[in-house]
Amino acid sequence: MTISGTETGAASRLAIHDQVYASLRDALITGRIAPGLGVSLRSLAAELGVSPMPVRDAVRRLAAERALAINPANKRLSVPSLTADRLEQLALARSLIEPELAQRAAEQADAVLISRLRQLDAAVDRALAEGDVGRYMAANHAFHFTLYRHGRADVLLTLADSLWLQIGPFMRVVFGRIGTLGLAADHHLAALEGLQQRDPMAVRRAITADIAMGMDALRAEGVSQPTDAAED
Amino acid sequence: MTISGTETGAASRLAIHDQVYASLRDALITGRIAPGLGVSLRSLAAELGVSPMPVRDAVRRLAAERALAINPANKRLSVPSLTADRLEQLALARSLIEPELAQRAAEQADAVLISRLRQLDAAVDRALAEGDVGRYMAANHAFHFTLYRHGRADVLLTLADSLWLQIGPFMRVVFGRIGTLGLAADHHLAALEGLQQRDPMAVRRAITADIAMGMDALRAEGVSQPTDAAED
DNA sequence: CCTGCGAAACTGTGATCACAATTGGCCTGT
DNA sequence: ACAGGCCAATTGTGATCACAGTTTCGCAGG
Repeated sequence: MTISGTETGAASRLAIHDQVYASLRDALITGRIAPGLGVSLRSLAAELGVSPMPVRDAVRRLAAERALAINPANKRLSVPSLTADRLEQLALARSLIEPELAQRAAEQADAVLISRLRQLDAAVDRALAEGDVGRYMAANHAFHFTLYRHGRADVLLTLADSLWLQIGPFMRVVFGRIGTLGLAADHHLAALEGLQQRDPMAVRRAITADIAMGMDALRAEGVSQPTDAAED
Repeated sequence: MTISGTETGAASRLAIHDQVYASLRDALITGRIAPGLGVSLRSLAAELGVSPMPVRDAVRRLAAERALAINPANKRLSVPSLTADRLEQLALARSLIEPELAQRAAEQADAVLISRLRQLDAAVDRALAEGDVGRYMAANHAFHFTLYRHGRADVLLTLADSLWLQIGPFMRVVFGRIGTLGLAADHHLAALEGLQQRDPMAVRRAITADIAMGMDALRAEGVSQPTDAAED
């Protein structure tokens, strides 16, 4: 919780606002922050033990990535609420961007990548078996983006990043009551198989299926109207 | 580059940092800012006649949208340089996102939209005939996004927004020496025709072709060079 | 004339303060 | 007891200052 103090010494070259960003980002991706919840700069700053300024920077950055919403009238900020329409758009965008990243990554996959992905997939399975939501989210994210990063496609990667940031709160909702998500592991295994066989298109298909399945699960839950107070 | 100095405060309830953002954004989209060029908070602030603080907010926002780059070592910021790889990715991403937006817009098009688009297309042609780069960029952007906005797909629209912000500097380069871009008008007309005929797929194809053509033109110019700290 | 080197200017970052707008709660009037 | 209005607390915004790196430029020494 407490971020290291003013250590301008040797290694910690990370700016405070980046640490705050990383902290909030992680909370969003793993779904720890409830949708529709209002947050304030000063309260976050107090909670993190820093001044409001770096929090302000981090929040603006997240708002630009649509991971946080700013009420145009109030100027007050909150976690975007969940609507079926938003979900459909995120699902579509993911299915357009991420398979491409997966394919590119597969085209230049190496043994190291495959090994790391196997470990991450194992972590996913473990979290799934233990029913640990946060761990599952984090591991699943790590699996996908370790793969995507290998595609060396910075522009596309940034888009995928933003999409996951927006979809995080959704995932938490669906995971709340589903065990059948274990099927996701199958797609991960299919992707790993495709990587091993040097078959980029197979990897692309696996990721496409993985996304489609996750999104179907979300749709099935009917995330249309949860605890909601405002619209965008 | 100058923001409206007259802030008599009648209806302008827009925050300063939003004005700065809009100003920089417009400069980027129309390609008025040279790629690779370094900018600083204080210089921008002095130029716009505001304190560095709102500039800092605007710049962070643009950096989050990848419209500005921040040197990880220096922390100094600059306009992203142009590489062939980046162009290819932007072209691909555009071809994935924008046709979808165009199709959605076409599915709920009305006479008002078509009328506005005709006016904007006329403005494009006029700017093209006059050889006015900035006007062409602005009008072309207005045409596309007036159409896209009508698709009522906020998530996808945001992605397209970011992509145009990144591709702006490219456009300026290519327009610098091309008159053959006049062909773009044909695709605009094809899109308008599709809207009139209530044929969303035709609109999608027209936009796809428009993007492909613009990108081909850019490719043909060979923007490969990472470009040194260029001058305008 | 060229090469080091040190001071000054410039960079982003973060804290603190001031301010206007909004919100929430308490108090008063009916 | 309930409604309406006033006051205090909280909000985001922006300015100003302090600070630590970095860059740049001029000046001295070769």
